[in-house]
Amino acid sequence: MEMSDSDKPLTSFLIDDILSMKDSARLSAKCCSQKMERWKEGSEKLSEQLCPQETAFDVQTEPLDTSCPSTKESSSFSSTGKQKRSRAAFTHLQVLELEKKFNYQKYLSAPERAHLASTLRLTETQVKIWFQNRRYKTKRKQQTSECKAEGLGLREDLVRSSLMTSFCKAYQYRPYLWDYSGPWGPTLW
DNA sequence: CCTGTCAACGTGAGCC
DNA sequence: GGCTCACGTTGACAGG
Repeated sequence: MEMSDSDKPLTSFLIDDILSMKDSARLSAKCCSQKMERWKEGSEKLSEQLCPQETAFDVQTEPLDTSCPSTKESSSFSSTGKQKRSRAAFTHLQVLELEKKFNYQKYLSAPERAHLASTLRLTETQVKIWFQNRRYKTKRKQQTSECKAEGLGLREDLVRSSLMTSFCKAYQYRPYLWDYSGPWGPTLW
């Protein structure tokens, strides 16, 4: 019995992520434990702040942790007078919520993006870019795992994933045509 | 110092 | 023309 992506809890995605990264030659065991620590920290914070019966996106009472200085834009200047390019590091909680949403749906409509951005105290652009980067990252990861799977006789999975990819591509500019609320994951209106 | 990660940015394309 | 997309690159940052 195969579990669909939408049925999987977030923790299983993170664990999948960790395990797949563990498989890759680039990741050391130390990195894995760091990732586990990150996940643990994030879920602890999340459980402190969110009611277990509700999704984070419906909770308006308690603001998410945005006091972390790492998310603040730095406006320092280099010695040449040029403004330094800043790279905000999102908090664990913000990443956790973004991942959660991403695992639920890969594309956001404008209102959904605005809602998520305000919930996480991020800009809409940050959310948009994060989803773009996340999709690209997922695709690259899938491609590298497909390369590894080539010699392992996983043809059926390859056909299924390529069909899904082409189908998603066909509807890439109609994210609002997807209904993610059904029990079977994304379906087309 | 080197390397990996990742948010931000640039580019070209499709859609309305 | 403005928007979003995929894709590739840049630059800040952290760890070894």
